[in-house]
Amino acid sequence: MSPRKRYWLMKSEPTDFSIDDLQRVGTEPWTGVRNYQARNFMRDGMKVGDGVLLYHSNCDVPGIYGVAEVVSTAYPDPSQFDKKSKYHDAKATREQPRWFLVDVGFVRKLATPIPLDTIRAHADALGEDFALIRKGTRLSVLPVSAAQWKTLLALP
DNA sequence: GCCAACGTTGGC
DNA sequence: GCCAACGTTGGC
Repeated sequence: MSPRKRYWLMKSEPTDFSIDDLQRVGTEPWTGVRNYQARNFMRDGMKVGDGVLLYHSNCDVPGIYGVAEVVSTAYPDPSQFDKKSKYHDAKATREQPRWFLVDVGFVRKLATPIPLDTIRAHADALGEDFALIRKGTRLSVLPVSAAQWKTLLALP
């Protein structure tokens, strides 16, 4: 009996990596997360098959643009060892990696994206534990409950 | 491009 | 362990 499927929301800037990019490549190693809380969610919380909402920030209409899924367990983010990468971390070693990632697989693009405005307008239904719209939270990887997942994807 | 809010770093 | 300085996020 496998553990219950979990749900997540992951952010990207579409100029950096968009839902269209994910559709094109199919699977993408989610490189570059450099926040410990976000790392812990990937490393300790994610299982193959978990659902992912792909959120785009820093764009005309911030919001959820697609659905993806976790397709690997967590492993060390190779970019932390790459001196030429902007994600290089001098304090990380292969023996003691600091940053982890998972591979994310394309599921579908939303016919109608869910703008942040709409999400905010339904804050009551989503509850106070929804980190995306909690004041001051900037996590790029955050948990979504099954109820929140259902609510979000049913938003008008 | 601005800036509020937060996380991280490093001197002490 | 405090906290100022700095860097980043991300909406606007």
